[in-house]
Amino acid sequence: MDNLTYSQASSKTVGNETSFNEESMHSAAPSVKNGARKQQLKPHEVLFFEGDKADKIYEVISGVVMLYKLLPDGRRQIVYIVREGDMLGFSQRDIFDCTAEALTKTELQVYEGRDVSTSPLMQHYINRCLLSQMESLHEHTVLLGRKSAMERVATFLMGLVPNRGGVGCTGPSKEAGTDDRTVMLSMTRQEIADYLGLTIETVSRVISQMKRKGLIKVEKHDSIHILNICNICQLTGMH
Amino acid sequence: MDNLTYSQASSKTVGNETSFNEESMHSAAPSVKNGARKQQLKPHEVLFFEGDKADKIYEVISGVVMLYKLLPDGRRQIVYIVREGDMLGFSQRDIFDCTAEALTKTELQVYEGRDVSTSPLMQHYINRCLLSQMESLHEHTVLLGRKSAMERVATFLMGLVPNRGGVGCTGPSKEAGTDDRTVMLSMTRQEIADYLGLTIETVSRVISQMKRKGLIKVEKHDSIHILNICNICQLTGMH
DNA sequence: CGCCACCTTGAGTTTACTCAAGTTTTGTGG
DNA sequence: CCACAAAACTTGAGTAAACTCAAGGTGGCG
Repeated sequence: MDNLTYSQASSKTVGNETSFNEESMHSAAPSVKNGARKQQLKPHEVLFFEGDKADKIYEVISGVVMLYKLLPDGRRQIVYIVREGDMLGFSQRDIFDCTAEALTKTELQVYEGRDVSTSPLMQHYINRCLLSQMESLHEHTVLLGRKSAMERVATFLMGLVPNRGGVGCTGPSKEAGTDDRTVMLSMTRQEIADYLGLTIETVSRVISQMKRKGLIKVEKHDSIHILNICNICQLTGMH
Repeated sequence: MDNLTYSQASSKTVGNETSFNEESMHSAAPSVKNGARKQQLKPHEVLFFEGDKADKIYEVISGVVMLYKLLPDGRRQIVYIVREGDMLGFSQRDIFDCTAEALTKTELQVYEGRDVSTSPLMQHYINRCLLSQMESLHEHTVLLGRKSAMERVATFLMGLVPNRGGVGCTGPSKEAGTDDRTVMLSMTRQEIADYLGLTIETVSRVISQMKRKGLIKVEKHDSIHILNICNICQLTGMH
């Protein structure tokens, strides 16, 4: 039964409620339990393509998945990053509107469409995820429409620091002398660029600029040590 | 009972299903029926502000409402345009994440939060709206992140032409000699700019450029005659 | 008829982009 | 463990798209 439980420490994007899985242990329709199965993805493995028939939805148990759309000339926009506890695969039509590709090694819980539609509990958990995703998309819309390159990268970094910069920002700990943190990007510069609506060179230049100003230390490209979280937060354009 | 019915010809963003109202006539929980009431908005009247307590949701019966967010320095981004048949006021937290302001004279159906949470039918209709809005937001994310000014304005105009340019584009009628249409913007240049992530001057220049190329005719600023819809569609970056 | 809000256009600037070269890191095989 | 190749990243120089600032035009309404 371990395929129906996982850590409750889910991404902030899904709020404080326990995951659907945890609830389902007690009360989900049998059909959901029977249909429940796991799936693994290797880094950069595609889960589904835009236009594929949408008959399943997925919950990320561990790892990170991106949703992106392509324009015919090859321009790519990553529209959402799906983290632990969050879901993907929703569709109002019968086909997926985005491609889903793993950024890291990923473990998913798979739900069949027919099971989803017959489970009120599932509907409710999906609803929570949708509302949370909606708010994130609104925030990201502001980033893409109105923020400078520096503000975009700063906002991106703050998004990797739990409980800071967002709606429930706790601010720097009063007593603690330090306010630092190391974050894993789990994205290449190109992927960050495609998420932030920039080019790879601009992302690189902004990160270098932050490095030169002594705001961050870059460790092996994929890991960034933020020396003072508040300083980065000041650069997001939201303060 | 006319407050529970309206035209089924709702915006494409909400798909082909009948509206919640139509269903609710037959089977919604009494509490919803009792709580149901209408509300009018004048152009540019604010329905709610970002940060207000979120305890109601609304369905647009007629008119157009925009959702926007402001940065502290005054930059504005319109994140969504709510049209007839669509809903607004969803929130995962207890406060609204956007400000809602009428673009035109608007009529709304108001639902109390407690009624919503006890009505499965309502939940279902809300879910439909959420999925539809999500897809629109994904599309808009591509626009903001990757499209040129000309592509953005062309995409915006195509969004005002029903059944064209989007997922279910029917293409130009085979037999018809013309493929034209007049669309009402119901937004100022400044509002269009804040929606498309541009400045008012850039929007104005792009519209002038389209006018000079003979693609459109501008009638009284608020109304645009598209002479050949396919020509505009070609400019969206999606073909 | 005149005012006010909104829109358009021009000139100059800036930010981010493109193109190109060089550097660092990672992964693979000896 | 090292050498090499491939992938990813950084940096520089020049360019272009969109922005800012400023002035003038248009249209709706009292």
